[in-house]
Amino acid sequence: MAKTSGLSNIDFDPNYFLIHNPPVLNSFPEYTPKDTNKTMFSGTTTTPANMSLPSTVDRFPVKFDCFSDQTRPSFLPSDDDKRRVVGELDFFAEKNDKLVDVADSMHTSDTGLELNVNIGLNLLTANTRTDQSTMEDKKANNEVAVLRAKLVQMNAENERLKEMLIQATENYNTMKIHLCSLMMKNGGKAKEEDEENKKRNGGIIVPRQFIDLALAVAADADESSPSSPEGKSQREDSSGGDNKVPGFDVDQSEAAMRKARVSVRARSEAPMITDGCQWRKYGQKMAKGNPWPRAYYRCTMATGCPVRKQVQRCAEDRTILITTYEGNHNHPLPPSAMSMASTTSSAARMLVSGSTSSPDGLMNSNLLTTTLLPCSSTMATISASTPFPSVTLDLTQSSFLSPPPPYNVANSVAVTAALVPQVFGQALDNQSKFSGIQMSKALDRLQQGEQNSIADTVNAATAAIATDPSFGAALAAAITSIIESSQSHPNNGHNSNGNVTNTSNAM
DNA sequence: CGACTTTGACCAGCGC
DNA sequence: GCGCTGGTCAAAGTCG
Repeated sequence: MAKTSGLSNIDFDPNYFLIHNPPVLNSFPEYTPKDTNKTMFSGTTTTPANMSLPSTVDRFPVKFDCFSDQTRPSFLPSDDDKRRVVGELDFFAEKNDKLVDVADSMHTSDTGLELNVNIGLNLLTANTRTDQSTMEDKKANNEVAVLRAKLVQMNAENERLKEMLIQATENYNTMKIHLCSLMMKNGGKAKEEDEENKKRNGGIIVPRQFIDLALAVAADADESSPSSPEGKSQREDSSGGDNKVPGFDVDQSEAAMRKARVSVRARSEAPMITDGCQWRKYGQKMAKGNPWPRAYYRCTMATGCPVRKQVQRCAEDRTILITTYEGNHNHPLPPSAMSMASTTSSAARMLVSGSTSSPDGLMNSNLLTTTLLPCSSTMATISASTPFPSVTLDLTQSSFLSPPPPYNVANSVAVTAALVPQVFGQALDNQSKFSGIQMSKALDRLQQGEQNSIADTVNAATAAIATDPSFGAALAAAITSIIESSQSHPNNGHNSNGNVTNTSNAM
């Protein structure tokens, strides 16, 4: 994770603003002249403590308090005041205790801000029209000043958030470049270095599904060297098993593709997600460390189709269905099955080749996007397992807060929340028909990590895409563009430490 | 009756 | 060598 010097935790951690409510985004729309006092007060108190605000803003809470005094006898105990203020301040963030304290101290302070307090008292005790109009003028002036200050503050904060977003994007690009270099380094090795590669892969603690293909490719390059238990199916495929497609001549990369694994995490109560393909269950086992059985399916849409999938519920959260696709279909797919069933080749090919310049690159990008559609409930994660580091597109709130175990690994790069706005932003540029406001709101809620709204958010996004297929294509193009640009600009971003784990973990 | 599911058996790799 | 584990097979059962 690249460092940003001189900034607070919020600045340091790009995820912070995704997990905690960005004050600007939240507070600004709330403002209406009617509840000027309350909103402004809230806006002020949600400002990060490290931000230097204009003096007008600093005084503002006291001003608010003065208006409160209009409706509240001054002899009321201060504790009562505190309770009221806290209650109102609690409207936004949970981590503004310090700010609340500051506000309270300002409220009860008798120094520094006393002038404004006295003004408020004068307002209470003023009887003449002249005094009232004067105070109203002052009040209006103060409001204008405060509004301006808030505008400046919000602009500054938006700039800051923009920089954070750019920073996160750069970090992602850096990681991507780093991984690409590793891919080229590893992929360009000749057979004699295969053993070394296997050793290197074996030394990295990665989930089995990520290890699998790496070892599968190694085994493809050198079939005489057994790799892992998971390499067994690969051996079957390449050694003329019953799944081998006659005449299916493949090179090494395509052999890797054939063994590519795409893991899809979906929140679903159904025993299996609907992906449009026909599957026949051929086995079920109890996997170690998971109370839920793992079911094995093979594609029956064509004889000899090598595609298989495993379906298992997440051990930690039984509502999450983990479906792992393996292999490449050897038959045309119905439109309803195109998305999910072909994700194996689309997502994996992109990673295996290190770019999307595969022959079906465009289709792949579309598939990658439309893969979101079949599981309209709350599609969570799509990850492609390749011989090399994987890419994860994660739209779950839980993933924003704490990445699911399979992806919190050294060799994965996550296209996470920080990138999602960029992706959608590009897509919006490409496809202006889509409602930017709608997506913006959805993203806002996503970033706030609202437990209850996450499903609605994803549903809204999914519905929006579903109702506008061209946006799906645009989104796919955006994702492709981002990934490609990150690869075509090796100098984009600073390879400070090249620590993949950090970024991955942070995301 | 065909397609599909269930389930115990089998096989192979791996670690001890 | 043995036990564990993941993956697959195939016979039996089920369903439409």
